[in-house]
Amino acid sequence: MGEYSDNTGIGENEDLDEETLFVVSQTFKALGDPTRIRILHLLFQHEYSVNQIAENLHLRQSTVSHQLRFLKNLRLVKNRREGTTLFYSHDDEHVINLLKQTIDHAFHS
Amino acid sequence: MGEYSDNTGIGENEDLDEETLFVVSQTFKALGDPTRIRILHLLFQHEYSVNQIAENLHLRQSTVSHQLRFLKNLRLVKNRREGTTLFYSHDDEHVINLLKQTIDHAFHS
DNA sequence: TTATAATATGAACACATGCTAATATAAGCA
DNA sequence: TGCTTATATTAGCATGTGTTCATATTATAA
Repeated sequence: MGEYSDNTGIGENEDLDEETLFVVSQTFKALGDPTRIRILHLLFQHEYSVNQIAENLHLRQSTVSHQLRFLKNLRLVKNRREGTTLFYSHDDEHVINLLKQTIDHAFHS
Repeated sequence: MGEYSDNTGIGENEDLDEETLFVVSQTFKALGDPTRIRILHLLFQHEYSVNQIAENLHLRQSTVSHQLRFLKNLRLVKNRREGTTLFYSHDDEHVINLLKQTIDHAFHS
């Protein structure tokens, strides 16, 4: 078999450098926790405040805040301040699409 | 903005039932480890034996075997026996595509 | 059967992860 | 200023995860 014989044009045989490997694993790790999935899934629709997320998903404020910091560090969500309230929304279309695809795939199987 | 106004047709507002949540998080968890990513990435090309994988990626035979069992439990890889040798290959196009997409995205950014 | 090669398994360990309670910070208002 | 609301942070704990060494299993061949 010849090298580089694939047809999709999507990163087939490129060697995985350390940085890419790190980014990719971090990305999937972010999506590998049920709580974070539920938060991101909620944010599919529109922005929510921290407390709104906590109420909606029956989680502690502290838990939500921690996970939002995690997601924000990876630039998967952003926020907007209004007085003392912070509204969070998603901030990475690619990752949101990964999640949508996978939910869809799991749901219809 | 009206409800259900999205254009992708991909699972927007469906409620996340426990089972879907579990499957999705398991799937991403599988892709959330550098070693498993490297193994799956190697298997993009073609099948490899356990020892071949270990040599290629500079991992212990035991480590590779453990991770392959993990991936096999999730039906992300399959194997084929030839004498005492087991050849592993990927077995989930959807997940492989997720990985390809994400590597591609991370690599060209 | 015995020996050998390839792979799988089990136990132990270090480390990472996620949640919680308590507290701190920040912004708005009386 | 002091009070309230909303969010962030810190430390601690329990659980999960990935690797390793040692050993077991499986299949083949002499």
